[in-house]
Amino acid sequence: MSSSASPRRDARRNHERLLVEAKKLFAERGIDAPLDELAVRAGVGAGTVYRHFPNRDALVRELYDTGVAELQDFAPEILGAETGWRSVELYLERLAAWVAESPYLPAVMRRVAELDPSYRPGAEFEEAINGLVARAQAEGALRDDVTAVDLSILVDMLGSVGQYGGTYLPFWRRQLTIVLDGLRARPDLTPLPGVGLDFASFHDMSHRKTPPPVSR
Amino acid sequence: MSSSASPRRDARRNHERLLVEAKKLFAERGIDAPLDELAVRAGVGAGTVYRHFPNRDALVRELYDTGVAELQDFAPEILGAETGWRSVELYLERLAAWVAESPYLPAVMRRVAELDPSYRPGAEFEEAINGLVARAQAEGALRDDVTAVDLSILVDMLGSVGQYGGTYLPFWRRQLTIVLDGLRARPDLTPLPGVGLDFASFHDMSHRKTPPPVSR
DNA sequence: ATTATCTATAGATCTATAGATAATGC
DNA sequence: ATTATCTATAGATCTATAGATAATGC
Repeated sequence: MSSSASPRRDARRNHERLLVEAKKLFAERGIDAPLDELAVRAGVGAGTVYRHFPNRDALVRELYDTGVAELQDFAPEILGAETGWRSVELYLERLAAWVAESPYLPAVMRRVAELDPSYRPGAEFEEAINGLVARAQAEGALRDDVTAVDLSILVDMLGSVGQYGGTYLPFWRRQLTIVLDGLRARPDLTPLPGVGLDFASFHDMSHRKTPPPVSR
Repeated sequence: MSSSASPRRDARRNHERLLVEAKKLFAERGIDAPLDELAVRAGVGAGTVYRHFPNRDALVRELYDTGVAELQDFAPEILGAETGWRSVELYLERLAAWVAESPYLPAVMRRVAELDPSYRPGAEFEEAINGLVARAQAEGALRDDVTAVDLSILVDMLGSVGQYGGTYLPFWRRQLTIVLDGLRARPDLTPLPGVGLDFASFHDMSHRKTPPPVSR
């Protein structure tokens, strides 16, 4: 048996370096930045990049998997909060902070969705998030017309400040506060327009191919 | 005098086509998509692209200027609203819709900011937006601790759904409604954390070079 | 002995220009 | 006559691999 034994120490170290530098590189120069630049930044020969990742997509997929693994770590704190409302606060705060500090993530997510539209690893969390929303609404703390999908979109929006570079970073919490104030159940809220989606239909919708033509 | 006379008819048409196709191409494939692909899509020889735009940056700059020109059109409706609060609503709705429908915009804005950090064409609107915020606050309709910069960031956030492709498009108005509910003056709001910036310091801040290193 | 790294390079892709050909408008 | 377009291509950049050299661990 030669496969699957733990890799050599230098290989493990280089793999780690490549991932770290890929995050920085993709954040700065976009997800199609040249891989030989990655080799230089990681202090590694060009061939080594391709030994670890046969092509760009393989690297992107691994960054994606790394991201999903990080997500797992948030679950206990968010789901274990004392109240449903506190769970909602933590969900928005922790995840938006994570997205904002990982500016390479949105592009990686989109690329993986293109490569493999059926891949849906968030699925394991969906039930829990639905439960968290229901709980906060049952408490009378969260507005009734909002769905778990709406919260996910808010996370993406709040985290999008990461695209503008690190100096924005401390400031998005003001917007978070505004959003949370808008999420509280109140007698005089404006009803949300359109249809609240569940995760399944949201996934279907957001993985259709190209945007419809704008004009013609 | 040979310069500055109106260009030939076919040239004008090709220029227009190139801009239209560049928007689509950059939206789909990113702002560094190959320019010969642009030539193909616009139904034009590769050389023609370079006659109209000596390099990629020139094209990006023109897309930027086009965008700023489009912005002008929104001013009368937004600033002429009956109440300050209505102006705030229109400001968020019209600009976020515009950003969401122009997915190439955020990358173009960032690229131009890198190319020429001092260029700040939004300046002419800043005074008006500050006035609009002050007016809505004086009415007692808009929460007191929010600034015009906060609203601009909210526009970028709401518009960021455009990055995910056209199928998201009809849905961001739910998030807009949540945001507007969070912006209304109310006795029980959570005070916004951190410091409210004015446009000048925001510009300085967001145009510093690279994000600070995350770790080392 | 095995596994990984590095250097060198072939082939593909992309940018930008030169020069020959075609369209426009005074 | 002037201005623009297209085709062809030189040079630069990027991807991916082959083969020679070095590091690791049983």
